[in-house]
Amino acid sequence: MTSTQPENLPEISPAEWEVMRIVWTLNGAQTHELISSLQEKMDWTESTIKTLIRRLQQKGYLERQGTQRPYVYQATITEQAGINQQTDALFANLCAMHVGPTLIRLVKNNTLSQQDLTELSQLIATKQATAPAVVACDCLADCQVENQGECHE
Amino acid sequence: MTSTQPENLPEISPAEWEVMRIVWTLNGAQTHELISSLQEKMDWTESTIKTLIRRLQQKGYLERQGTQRPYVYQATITEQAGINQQTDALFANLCAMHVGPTLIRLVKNNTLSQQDLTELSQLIATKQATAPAVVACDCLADCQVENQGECHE
DNA sequence: GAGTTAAGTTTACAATTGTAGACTTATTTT
DNA sequence: AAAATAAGTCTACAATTGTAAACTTAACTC
Repeated sequence: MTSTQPENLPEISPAEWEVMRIVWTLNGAQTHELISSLQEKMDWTESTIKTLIRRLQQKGYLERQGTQRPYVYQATITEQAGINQQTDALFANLCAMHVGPTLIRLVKNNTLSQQDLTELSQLIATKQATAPAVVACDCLADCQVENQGECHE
Repeated sequence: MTSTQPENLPEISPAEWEVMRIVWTLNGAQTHELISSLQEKMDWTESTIKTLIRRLQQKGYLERQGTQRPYVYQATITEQAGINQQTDALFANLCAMHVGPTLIRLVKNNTLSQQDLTELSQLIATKQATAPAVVACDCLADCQVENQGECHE
């Protein structure tokens, strides 16, 4: 797996993530926009949202534009970079043997565009040339050596 | 997305996840196995590992087998169910528009077996019949209605 | 069966996160 | 300019998580 920690910023927590989504979607947002958008979805007070904005600034994911008071908060990383950070953190801790079935399941359960599917399909064709017959479990340090991928039995 | 919260157990934390991986891999494990396996990988004391075992029991993810003292701890959910829980929790909070690129990236960066690729490829073929031209962003409640998927510009 | 060791339990404490009130400082409105 | 409002800062507090010491109990060894 390729690791994607942009710099070494601390991670974005779930609640903070909701704030980032709005900022990304609106391409920057003011406090009142964040408050109204988020309150449609989450049962949060203004105060809670302000705290999340502040923490995201402290963590380095949001920064203010301009010097005049209704500041616009902008994201310091792209949405895709943020998503990569989250997914990589998760996949780095999954048993290699289970990654395939997991990706299959995700493809199955999510709506993908025609173009996504076309790209995927080409990618898969490419990978088939060099793919191994099986992917061994990598959960235990000594699994490969001792069991030749036969743990999980 | 299909939601996969087995019952309504609280989530497995990252540190706890490492314990579960070993239990799943060994199909149940005793304390000393957990301690030795985990200490090869993580810089944890015995005590820390015992705490994680206990919390996993409390959360309902581990249970003890037998009544005699070297208990064997068994997982109450399968590894794939655990993985589904984690991935679903993550994907439920990603912008729908970014799911495609994200899955493409994951397929690109991970090793999949021949069989995984074949399954994926069939699945994709099936999906192509009904896939939409584009997947709109769903980050804002009113995004669909107002912007017809034209947020994120 | 006394001592050693492994297992299990109790308690603890700091960091992070979710949640939010209260207070201060600008900005806008009349 | 005074009042009202919005924005921003400070402080707080409970829950969860990472981390671990200390203590108790059962099991194994000689």
